[in-house]
Amino acid sequence: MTKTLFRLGYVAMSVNLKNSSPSQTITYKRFSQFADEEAAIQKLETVAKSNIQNCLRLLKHNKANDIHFFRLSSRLIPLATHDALKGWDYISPIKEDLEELGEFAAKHEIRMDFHPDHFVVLNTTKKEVMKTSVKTLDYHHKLLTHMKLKPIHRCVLHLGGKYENKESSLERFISNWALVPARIQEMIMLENDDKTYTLHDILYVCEKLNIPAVFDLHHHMANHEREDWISEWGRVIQTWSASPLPVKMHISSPKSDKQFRAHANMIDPEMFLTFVKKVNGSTPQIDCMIEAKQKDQALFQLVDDLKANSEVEMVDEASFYLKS
DNA sequence: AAGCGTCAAGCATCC
DNA sequence: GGATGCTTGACGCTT
Repeated sequence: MTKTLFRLGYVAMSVNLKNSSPSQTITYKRFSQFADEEAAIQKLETVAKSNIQNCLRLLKHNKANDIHFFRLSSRLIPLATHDALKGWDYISPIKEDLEELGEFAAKHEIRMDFHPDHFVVLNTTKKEVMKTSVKTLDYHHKLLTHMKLKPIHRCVLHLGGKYENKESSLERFISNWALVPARIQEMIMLENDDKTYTLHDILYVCEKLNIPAVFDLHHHMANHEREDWISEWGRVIQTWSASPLPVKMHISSPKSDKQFRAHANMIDPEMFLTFVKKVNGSTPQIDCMIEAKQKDQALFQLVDDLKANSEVEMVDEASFYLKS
C-alpha cells in the first residue's frame, strides 16, 4: 500500500499576521454616499489593491510555515459584481498585483482556490439568480487567469437550495449546468452541505457531470443518509481521476453538541487522525482544508498535536505521512 | 480600545 | 408575498 501525503491548508485570513485582511470592503450603501463617483471608484480600487497585497503577505506567511494549500477570499474586489458598477474595469488597476500574487504562489508551489459565497446558486429557479451566479463565477475566473493560474478545479460550490423538492432541485442543477459556459464549468468542484445535499447526492451529480467531489466530514456528520462514508470514499477519489490537482477535502470540528453545525475554534486531533487512518493509502495525496474559527492558528495547533503522536511522520511543518 | 448596530447576498421559515 | 433569521467579516459610530 502506498502512503498518502497529507497536506494542511487554511482559509483566507490569519489570526497571527496583524492587519492583513484580504476582505476589506466598501458596502454599496457607503459607495453610493460618495458625492464624487470617480473618488468612490478610486476608493474601491485602493481597497482591492490592499486586499491583494495582504494576500501576498499571507502567502509569504504560508511559505515561512511550509503551508502549500490556501483558500483565497472571494471578497478581494469590493462590489466587483455589483449591478451599479457595470462596465467598471476592476482588473486593470490591480493587474500587476494579481500577477505578483500568482507568481509567488507558482514559485513556492502553493495550491490556491476559492469558495464563492453561498449566493452563487446554480440550481436556482430564477433566471436573474443564475445570471448573477455566473457573473460572480466569471469574476473568480478573471482573478485566476490574471494570476496566471490554470482555472481548473479552483472553485468549491454547494449544490444549492432545496426549493421544497430536493430530488427535482438536484436534477435542476444538472439541467442548469448546460447554461454554464465551459470555462466556468471546469473551475467547479462540488461539496456536500450540512443541511440538504449529502455526500451521496453530491457523488451522483459529480459522476454524472464529471466534477470533482470535495468531501466535508463535518457536514457529513450533520447531514447524511448513512453515517458510514468510507464505503463511498472510492467514488470520491474517482471523481478526481481526471483532475490535474490532488484530492481535496474539508476538515472542521463542531462548536458544541447544541451548535453542532457551527465551526469550533480548533480541530479535534483525534477525530482528524481517525479520518486520516481510514483514507491513508487510498490515493497519493490529500489536501485537507482546515476550516476553524482560529484559522491558521488552528492549523498550527493541529500540527503540534500531530507531532506529539508517534504514528505521524512530519514531512515539513504542514505536511505529513502516517508511519507504516 | 472595546462594544454594538449595520451591511450584503439568497434561501428557509413563518405569518 | 412580506418580514425575519441564518452566516460572516468588516465598517463605523458611540462610549
